[in-house]
Amino acid sequence: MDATLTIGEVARRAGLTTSAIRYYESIGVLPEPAREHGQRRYTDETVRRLEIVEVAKRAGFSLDEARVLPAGADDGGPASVRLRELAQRKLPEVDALIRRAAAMRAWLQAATACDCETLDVCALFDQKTTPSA
Amino acid sequence: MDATLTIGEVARRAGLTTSAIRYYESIGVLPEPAREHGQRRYTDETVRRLEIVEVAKRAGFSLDEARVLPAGADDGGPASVRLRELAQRKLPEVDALIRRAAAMRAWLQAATACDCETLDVCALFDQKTTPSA
DNA sequence: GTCGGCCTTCAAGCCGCCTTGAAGTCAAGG
DNA sequence: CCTTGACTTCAAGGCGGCTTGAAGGCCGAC
Repeated sequence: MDATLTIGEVARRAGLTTSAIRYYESIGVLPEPAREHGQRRYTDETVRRLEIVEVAKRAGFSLDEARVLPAGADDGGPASVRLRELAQRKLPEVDALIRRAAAMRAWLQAATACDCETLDVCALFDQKTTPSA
Repeated sequence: MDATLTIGEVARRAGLTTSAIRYYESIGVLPEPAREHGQRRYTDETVRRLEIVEVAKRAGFSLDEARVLPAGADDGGPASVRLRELAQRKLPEVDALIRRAAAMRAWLQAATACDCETLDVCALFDQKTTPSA
């Protein structure tokens, strides 16, 4: 096996563009791949890595944070330890996001019932009413 | 009254920087103010406007959207109508944000219990498990 | 041999929301 | 008179995550 894939094939399988993949490499999210005739050659493992990165991104991690994730168990202990740490650091952030979004929703809901002639006199725009920062 | 404020005083009262205020003017969020000796002079109304813009931003509106808000009842009907329209357009966006954040939270919560040796074999990183886009 | 298609590099551009910096003007105060 | 401090302008920079473009290389098919 070890089916060597071109960057185009990896892009197709991972649902990314080739330039995004090169970008990931440039910022260290992907390691430098082997080359043939100057062209990058990847394996299925790369596709899996990209899947992992995608899921991590959706879970709220930046590419910078995602970078440390998919590396083998070599540095910094087993993968699950790093994942748990990252997740625990991220949880309060997401909780804050949720609270903020809920406050935004409540405010918007109230705004759909606004009847003020001008916003200058609208209590919705007083500081206490504001969705918290 | 009509206490004319310098840009610095407005900035202090509104909790912004002077450059931010000039920027707001440049993109049309604030109208061009009167000038004395070449310097901008504002009234309390401007401070109120900035308050409104701040609240709108926190509620999820972009500066571009906030721009249309505080103008008087002159164009596009009374302020409350424009506000209600904006709020109704924004609500589904915020709902989507809330759903997404909840999915992220659930995923992260699960991740804090991950025990996999490598992430390659971790079901958390399979596409079905992913927090929806 | 030349065409199409894929690959390569490096640089620059884009989004929203400002910030930072350089260089200049103006009024008040010691 | 000179400094101090607040103001002015315009241009450029910075974040994150890429995209877009220019200019070129290499391979297989016709």
